[in-house]
Amino acid sequence: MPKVVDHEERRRELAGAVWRVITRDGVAHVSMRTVAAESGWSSGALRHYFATRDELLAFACEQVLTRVTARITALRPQGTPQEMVRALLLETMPVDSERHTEASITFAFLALGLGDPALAAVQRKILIGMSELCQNLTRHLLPDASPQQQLSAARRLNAMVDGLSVHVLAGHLTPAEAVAELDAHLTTVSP
Amino acid sequence: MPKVVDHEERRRELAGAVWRVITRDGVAHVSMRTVAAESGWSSGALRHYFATRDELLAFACEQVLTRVTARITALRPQGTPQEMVRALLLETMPVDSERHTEASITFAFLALGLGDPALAAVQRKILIGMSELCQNLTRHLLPDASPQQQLSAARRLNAMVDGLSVHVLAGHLTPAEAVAELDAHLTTVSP
DNA sequence: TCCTTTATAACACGGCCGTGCGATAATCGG
DNA sequence: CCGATTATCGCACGGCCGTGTTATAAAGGA
Repeated sequence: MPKVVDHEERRRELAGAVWRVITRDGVAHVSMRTVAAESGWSSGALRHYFATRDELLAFACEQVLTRVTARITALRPQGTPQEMVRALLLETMPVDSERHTEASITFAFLALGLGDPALAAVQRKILIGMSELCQNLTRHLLPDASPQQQLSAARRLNAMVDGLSVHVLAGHLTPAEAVAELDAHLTTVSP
Repeated sequence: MPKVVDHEERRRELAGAVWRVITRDGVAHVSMRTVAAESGWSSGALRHYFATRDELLAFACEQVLTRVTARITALRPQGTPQEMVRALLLETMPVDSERHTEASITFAFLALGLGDPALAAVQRKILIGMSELCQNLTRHLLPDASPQQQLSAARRLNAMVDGLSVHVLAGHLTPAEAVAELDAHLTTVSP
């Protein structure tokens, strides 16, 4: 057997290069060449792990979902339900540098997926994951409410989190202001 | 004097071609050539009215802002404050085909502006306009609240509207569901 | 009528893109 | 040691891009 490398590990490394290019120059500057240069590999080597640009982008986006869900499932329940909900949602919002990067990538893909059916599948995964998370959280926040009320509250919570995140990404809110408004919303949901 | 055309009118016509390209193929497919083909003019003619691609994109985006603000200022006050707030906000949300187009363009530019300082200026105009609108609305909804409470409610309303709009654009909510959640949120703001 | 100004067209250049392809290096079973 | 397999490299092709330049048509004032 010849020299063999861990394909998944290498793909994760290359996805990291995609993230750096996106956060530095924007998603429009992501190309096989720029990512190859950013990663330090040749474009031919890059093509061994990602046959097309779309495949590269889709993997880089799914990797964000993987990381966020890993962080969320690693969180141990502690504190009141409200505190727990807050901690979980903050894992998805651009409150620090690392999460800012993840959120900006997610947002960039969301916009990209509006016009590209190939990326819309990944986009859909992320939206559904976030939506189900919100529904689970609302069930804990409002255990005595009707399913319709829970679903409505979950949808509004989901929209609020995404809206606040977008405003932080656009520099229109500071992370602290967004967290404060998340807290304010949570108190209106479950006093 | 030679043959003369109304430059502003022609620019608006060309911005329409930009919109059609964006809604059909996504903002990534907008180029001087594709817009020229969509509009029926030559790329040389296009360049008479927009020297660069960035200028074309920025104008097309500002045109959305112009149209939405024109519709909003044309609205005559009627009904309760809650009904008026609802009517104003619905002008900015993707509740029908025309508004869906406008919202998807705004959203595409929002994502584009994250990595492009030249477009960030237009993006900022839109965000500030929307933010000031929400602050005015909250002042009417909560006339007796403190300025801090009004500002907080305005920020949450702004985030809620944008979050719901994004979810509609992504196909994750229907327009009717988004409107229902907007109404639900408004009742929690001002019972 | 002609001339100046504007509008429109058409093309050329250099650059970046995705991607296909062949050459070379590295590695391990035989 | 050798050959088979994998990894890596670098180039080349065609295509689309933005943009600059030049030529042609149109149109109204002199």
